[in-house]
Amino acid sequence: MNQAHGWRRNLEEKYNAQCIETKWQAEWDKQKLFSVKEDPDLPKFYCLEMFPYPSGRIHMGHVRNYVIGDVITRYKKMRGFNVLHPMGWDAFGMPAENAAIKHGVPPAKWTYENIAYMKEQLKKIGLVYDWKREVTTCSPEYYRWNQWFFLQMLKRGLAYKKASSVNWCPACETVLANEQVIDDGCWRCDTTVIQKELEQWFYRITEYAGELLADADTLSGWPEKVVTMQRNWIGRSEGVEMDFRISGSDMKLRIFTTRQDTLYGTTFMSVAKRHPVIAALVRDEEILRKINALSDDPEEKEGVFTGWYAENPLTGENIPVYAANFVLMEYGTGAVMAVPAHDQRDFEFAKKYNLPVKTVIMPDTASDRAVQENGPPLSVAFEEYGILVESGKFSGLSSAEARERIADFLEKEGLGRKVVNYKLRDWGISRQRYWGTPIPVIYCSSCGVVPVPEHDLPVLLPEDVRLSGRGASPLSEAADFVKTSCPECGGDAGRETDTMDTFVDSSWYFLRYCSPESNGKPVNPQDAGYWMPVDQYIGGIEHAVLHLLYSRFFTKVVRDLGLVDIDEPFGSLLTQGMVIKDGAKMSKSKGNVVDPDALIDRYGADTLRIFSMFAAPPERDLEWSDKGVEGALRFLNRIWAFVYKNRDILRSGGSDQLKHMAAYSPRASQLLRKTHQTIKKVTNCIERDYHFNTAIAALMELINETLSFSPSDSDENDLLRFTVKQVVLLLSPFAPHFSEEILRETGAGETLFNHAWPVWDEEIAKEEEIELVIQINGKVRAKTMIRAGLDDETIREKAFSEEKVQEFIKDRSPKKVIVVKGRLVNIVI
RNA sequence: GCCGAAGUGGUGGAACUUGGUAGACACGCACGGUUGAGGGCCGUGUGGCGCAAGCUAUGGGGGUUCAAAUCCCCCCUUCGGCACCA
Repeated sequence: MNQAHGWRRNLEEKYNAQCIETKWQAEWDKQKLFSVKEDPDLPKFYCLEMFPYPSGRIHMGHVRNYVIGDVITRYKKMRGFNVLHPMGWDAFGMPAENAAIKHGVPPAKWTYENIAYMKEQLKKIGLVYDWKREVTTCSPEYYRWNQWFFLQMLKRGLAYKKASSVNWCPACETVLANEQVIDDGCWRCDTTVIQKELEQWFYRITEYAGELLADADTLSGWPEKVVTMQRNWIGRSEGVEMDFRISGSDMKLRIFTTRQDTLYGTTFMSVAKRHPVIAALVRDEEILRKINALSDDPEEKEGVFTGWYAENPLTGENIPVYAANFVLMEYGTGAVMAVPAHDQRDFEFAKKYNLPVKTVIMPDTASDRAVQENGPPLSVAFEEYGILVESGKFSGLSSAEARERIADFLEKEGLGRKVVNYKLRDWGISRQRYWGTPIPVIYCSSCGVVPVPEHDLPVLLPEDVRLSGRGASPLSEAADFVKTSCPECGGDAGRETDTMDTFVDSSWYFLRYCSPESNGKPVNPQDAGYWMPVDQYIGGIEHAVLHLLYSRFFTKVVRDLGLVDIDEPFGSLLTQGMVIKDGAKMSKSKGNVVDPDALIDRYGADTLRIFSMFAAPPERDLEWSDKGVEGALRFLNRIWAFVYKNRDILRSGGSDQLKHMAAYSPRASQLLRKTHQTIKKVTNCIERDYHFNTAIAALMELINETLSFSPSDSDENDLLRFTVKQVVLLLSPFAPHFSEEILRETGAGETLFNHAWPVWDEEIAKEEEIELVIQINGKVRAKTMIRAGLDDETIREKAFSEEKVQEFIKDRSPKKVIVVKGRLVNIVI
């Protein structure tokens, strides 16, 4: 209490945000309010925002993301949850390396300086984290576990090396995973990606394709859009694999199809340019030359006859084998049976090269069939399901049934088998860059590929590497790093010089927060058991299939390693919209950035927070408005001025026991009712879907009403104190410094966040009087105030007794009268 | 091309979950007050048309209903995702 008294004398007339904010930030830091530990007696809540790359400065996108998380954290804490809210740094990556090349600053120095600066920025926004759990992915304490995971995955066959055609970004001079290629461009710099043949390390994410797809159904707290994107990315399809014998050779051509019902309509075969069968069988130099020259233009279907024929195992027909530019080596078997009548691509191809088109599926509605039978020749393929014709013993079946029967038949006859195919490819994790986790593998000329023994971890990233920016894999030039001895034979050996994709780092950081100091294992199963899964995850939609898919995969692997017992890492996901200014995403290149530091200096963090939460609901894009920011400040100023004006009343220690509604004047009871209604509304807005904009609007309404209230006796003083206190508590997640400061004025000796969230009384919140709307033929003709809870008959009478209503009705008799309780009467005449 | 989301005042947005007064809240604007002036602050007004009674209005068209921003069908526009996946 004494402390509070000391503060009271300092109440300023003008709201001075900067002064208040520094004070409370220091205080929260000192009290370590959001430093948490596992407590099985409390309900837990794990609130997480996607950690930033330490690029140098916090931008408005970060601010929005982190304020959303901070509001939820503070709200949940007041609701009695044990809230874990950690923060860290996604600190490996190219910008540090580029800065080094450009300015000669060592990447580590550059990164750690950025982190220090950005951490201060986060504190200035008033964000509260459990900083003792901070993780920095470029520190050996963190990345050693990337290496540990790699070794476990290697043991289980989940990490492997293979040569393949990979996506290469010429600007970043490194390989990219499939997920990291957006519209043929690099996800980071947008440079057009080219294909390159390279030997690379992969994580076998396809091993989990089925589970990742099946468990997508359990992500009920995720935006449907994100789940759909993941499902499409995984791209499951059911079909059959079968072999076509190549006539005149002992080779077989294995194909994959989902449309085995169209098998009898196969009139040729298509294989990818690089299909091994070409190298094995085609001897004619001219044909090989033509195949090589096939264009990659997706618009123009092109092919070359290989000179070979294949035999349809069902019909015995011999059909030509083409190399075609639209057949992908990476999907299925790299070869397809071509059914021009029922596949648009094959149709176009057949037209171009004069190949036969054989209809084997008829539409199953009579009228469509008539059109097809009597109409002009097909101009497009009929790709739908229908009824089989000209298909031997399967004729007459529906496509759906035929797919089953033909698949069964092929299996029985040993001609093929049912398979499930995925579009998802394994995750290429090798990067020819310096600033990342060294892949813990050693190459020995006599033992081959040898994993670094676990007890030798971490394989430290050398810090004194010269970065020229030319050529790949800077580590290969670090002789001291490369040169090592083989753990198996002790002979001279060399280290792997590629580093890991930085998406590996972010695929499990949320687990590390649960037990940041865990030593023998990356995660302490008990702590993770308490905190996981993340209850609310917040971040940008751009990670819909990148980080979010990798994290789901990693979680399943970590589960199978026995470290956690959950299947999915993120219970609920909120994808916040972009911050827009002048119609475009804020970016340096467009010159429309707003600097958070400058705003805080000018308006204070609370104003920035209020505006960010008020201008739009979290999932929508937020249009920046300088005027809107001023409006947010005005809102706080008005409250402040009112509190200052009434400071004597608010300071006086009256009774906390409010009178019954009926004992107050209408004016005062209205304020009491509005207060309870506001508690209800704000709570519901947050609970239902985190629509903070409407929560703040409700608070503004209450404030507008409170400002015109001047108490006239001690009961009304008590009421005023009550209302102001509720306002401050409801406002506190959004404007915490401001609220904390004013709360002391209403006599609290303790920090906000040890206060409980306000509760409303349904009885008090209930309106006594309602405005009855009277419609005639659906148009509003009159309004009148009536007591709440009247029965239909009375309401009806009230409506008819309105003069306005009588005027409209005159002598006509109403055909129908609809009474909606507590709302309106509609008279139909 | 396929899939998805969204279209409401001058602007950001509310009401869509549960059909029931469209435009909460804020920005802007206008007028008035305060002030030496400006800014700031306070008050009043503010979808459109009309002096008014009233009419009209949620991208466009149709439908269901006593009643539709809300439900159903068709179309248009914008944004996002996927794009030869056999």
